[in-house]
Amino acid sequence: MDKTPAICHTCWNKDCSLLKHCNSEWIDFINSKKYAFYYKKGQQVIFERTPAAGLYFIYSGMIKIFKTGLNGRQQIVGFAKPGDILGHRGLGKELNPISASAISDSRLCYIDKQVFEELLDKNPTLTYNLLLYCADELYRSEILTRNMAQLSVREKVADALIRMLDIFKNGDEYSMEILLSRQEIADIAGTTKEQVSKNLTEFRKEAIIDMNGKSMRVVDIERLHRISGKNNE
Amino acid sequence: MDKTPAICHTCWNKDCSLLKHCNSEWIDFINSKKYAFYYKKGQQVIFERTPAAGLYFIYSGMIKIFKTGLNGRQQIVGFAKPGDILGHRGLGKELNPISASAISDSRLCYIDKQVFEELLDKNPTLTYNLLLYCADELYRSEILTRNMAQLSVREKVADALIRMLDIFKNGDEYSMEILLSRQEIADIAGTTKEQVSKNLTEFRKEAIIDMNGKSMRVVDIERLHRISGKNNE
DNA sequence: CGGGTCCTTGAGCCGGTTCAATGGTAGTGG
DNA sequence: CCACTACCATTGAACCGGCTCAAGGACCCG
Repeated sequence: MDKTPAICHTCWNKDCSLLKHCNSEWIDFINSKKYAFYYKKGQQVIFERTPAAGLYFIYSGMIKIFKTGLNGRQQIVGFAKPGDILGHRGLGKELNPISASAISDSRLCYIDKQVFEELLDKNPTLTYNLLLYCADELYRSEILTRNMAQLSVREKVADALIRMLDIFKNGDEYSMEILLSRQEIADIAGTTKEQVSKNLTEFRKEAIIDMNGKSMRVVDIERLHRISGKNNE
Repeated sequence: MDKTPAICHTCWNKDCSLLKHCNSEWIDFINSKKYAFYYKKGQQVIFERTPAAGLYFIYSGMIKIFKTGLNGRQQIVGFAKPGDILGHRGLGKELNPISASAISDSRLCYIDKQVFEELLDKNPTLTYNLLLYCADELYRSEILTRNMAQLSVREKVADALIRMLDIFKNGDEYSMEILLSRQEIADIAGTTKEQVSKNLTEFRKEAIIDMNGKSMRVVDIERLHRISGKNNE
């Protein structure tokens, strides 16, 4: 599906957070102003502290959003999947506050910040919905802050699995293809790769999850929720 | 100043995040629809998981914003001071995602959610600026998430002091009246009250801060920044 | 003056990080 | 097709930071 020509009117993605709130006239405008970008797995899309130039809308693929800390350690603060927006954190700012990298081959639609601001100016519904989108991300982020501050490692790993399931699940609600290394899972959970390893084998021994190779199935989601302290709300 | 009648047109607070973006006509409308609420120090303003009924605009005083975790432990995720907005996290949601309490006697202007949504609908500039406000809070929150996940206790206490200075400073840039207990500072830093105590006396011995009673002066802000790893951006 | 609450400080314990060694797996080139 | 290499995952051992618990002190309020 990555090969489809990028014509907004015929875009297969009805969840696009941009088009969803635009009428036919604006979709024409967007179509004439947008660019299609392709990123390979592992390629970085947004670089912290570089000029915030525009916004991205995920057409296909998976993006991880992270902040860099001391000695280059990363903290993954969220993901973006098809339909999601990237780069809106840079609105009203000179520089990008966060980084983002592709975790699978991805195709993104790009719009210059200036053009997007024109869209916002002319299209209050879009602005309002972006506000709701942002408020919801703030909500998730503040939960994450609390979890990082208060949970034990076992609890944080359980919480990370629940978050990952939400993003990576394929077909069956409780199965996923893990596209991340142990280190990256550690960067979600806020711990070390060794602790992730240890806790995952623990979970497997307790029949909470089931793994082979890169694929994982959550056997006992209720248990996982109980371990993470139901702290995902 | 808490005794001033609450007439929006003559409001002393030119930083009010609501009025700032409204013309005279809308200010009339707001004035006719708003309520003035008074809260005593310690009184809770917003309760997590109760219906999100409206928005508050801080007229005077100081509010702490926090999420509740396991066994009632709190994580303070931010503050609101005069001019700031409270309750916008509930936009697009049924229930309040966070709690908020007054940390000093406060006066708040309140507007029903429904009325506020009407304002947003009719006033795109307001919506746009609230979006920027929200994006900035998201930015701060994601930094906080990383800091909770990665910093040592000493670093987190230094970071908490810098945050507190931003809110509590009075007159001289580096002095503040601490309105919080050690437990509350711990709830900002993401540690225990004992650790806060220990690290504060350490900082005092190292001549980084100076304390007597409830007032604190940061002597060596540069050092404090270095300790926190300049991790506030 | 007495009681309560908060702050400080020390001691001991536990969880989590760090370090290191081993095992697995995938990719590359002969 | 196999062997070599390099990277990643797993597991164990040891160390250390931070939490818990407890006692003593300071301050405030009735």
